[in-house]
Amino acid sequence: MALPRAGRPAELQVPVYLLTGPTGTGKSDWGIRLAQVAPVEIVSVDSALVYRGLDIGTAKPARELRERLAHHLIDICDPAESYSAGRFVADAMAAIGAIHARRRVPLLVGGTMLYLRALLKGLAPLPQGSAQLRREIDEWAARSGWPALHGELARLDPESAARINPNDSQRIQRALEVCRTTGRRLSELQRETASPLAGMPLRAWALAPRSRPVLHQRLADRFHAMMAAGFLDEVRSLHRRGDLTASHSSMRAVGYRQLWAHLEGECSLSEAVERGIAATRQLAKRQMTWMRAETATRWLDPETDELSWNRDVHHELSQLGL
RNA sequence: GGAGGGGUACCCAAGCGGUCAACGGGAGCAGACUGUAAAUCUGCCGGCUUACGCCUUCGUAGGUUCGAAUCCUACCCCCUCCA
Repeated sequence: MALPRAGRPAELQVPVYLLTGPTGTGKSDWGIRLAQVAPVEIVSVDSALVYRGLDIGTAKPARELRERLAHHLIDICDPAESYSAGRFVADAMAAIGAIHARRRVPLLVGGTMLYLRALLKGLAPLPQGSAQLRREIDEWAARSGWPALHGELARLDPESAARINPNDSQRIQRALEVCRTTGRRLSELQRETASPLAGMPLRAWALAPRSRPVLHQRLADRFHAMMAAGFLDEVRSLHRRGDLTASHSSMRAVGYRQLWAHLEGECSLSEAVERGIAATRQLAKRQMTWMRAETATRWLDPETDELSWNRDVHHELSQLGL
């Protein structure tokens, strides 16, 4: 029996589980509690948990817990690096493959919705970002303004330009970057998108807070708890490294960005905290916008549904003989 | 007690006779999202309305004026200084 044929059918039977939801609804805790009693391994889907040293402000699960329960994609890069959706897809597929090989079930847990979509729906064969090219484009934009670069994009890739707002600096930059480095249009490349997860059975759940005001209160409480736990010191030590700046992706994360601004003398501490809390609310809101568009996901109530969810998962796992 | 400064929509804040439901910004709500995504961007944002439009707003009460958030009077509150 040839190797590829031996592994393949078994892998196809083992599903991929997904638990998502806005920040602060407890998805990590659900995942951890499940992993303690079921043959699942957690694959983090989170653009901030990947960074080492961003612990308190990201509500990162404790190290000893992670080591015991086999978490994946946490603390995998330095805050000076910039992680990406592309790296995530590659890393997540590697983790899923390894977990399946152990006859266990990967449980994707997290709320970075672009990463999730990239994994489920696929990513076009696009080049990775180039820091140098981005710097050049930024300088160009500083001189001429983003609408002018949008005009340039309209010449190179009219279809993308039509979809991108003239003020959307980041997307204009990316589209131009892709044209420059590949000589092809972003819009054209995007048609070559294929799902890396194709063929694997996926079961998706989302934790949906039942009340917005309650969620907002929880987010504020959690931020204050982070402050009490030494969040500012954590950011201060990142600040003191000297090689990080406000434009590193790691330092643009919610909370870090605002405390960084305070350390730079741009605002008072209490102002930074208020802004950080607002940014957290806005993040949760955007995450919910993604969730609403996702039809194949079953919604759960974070307050009441954990037990029945656990029952369902256990039932399925036992049917699969796991 | 006296001298100044100020009270504008959820918050900050501009306006200082008509072009004002009232510049900006924040918050909020809704949306977009293909390698920066905890990012970036868009729309709405006094009430009613799909819209045209109508109604009620600029501390309170009066007044001047064809017309006031804008001018006058009184009163209430806040801040600074003198006492």
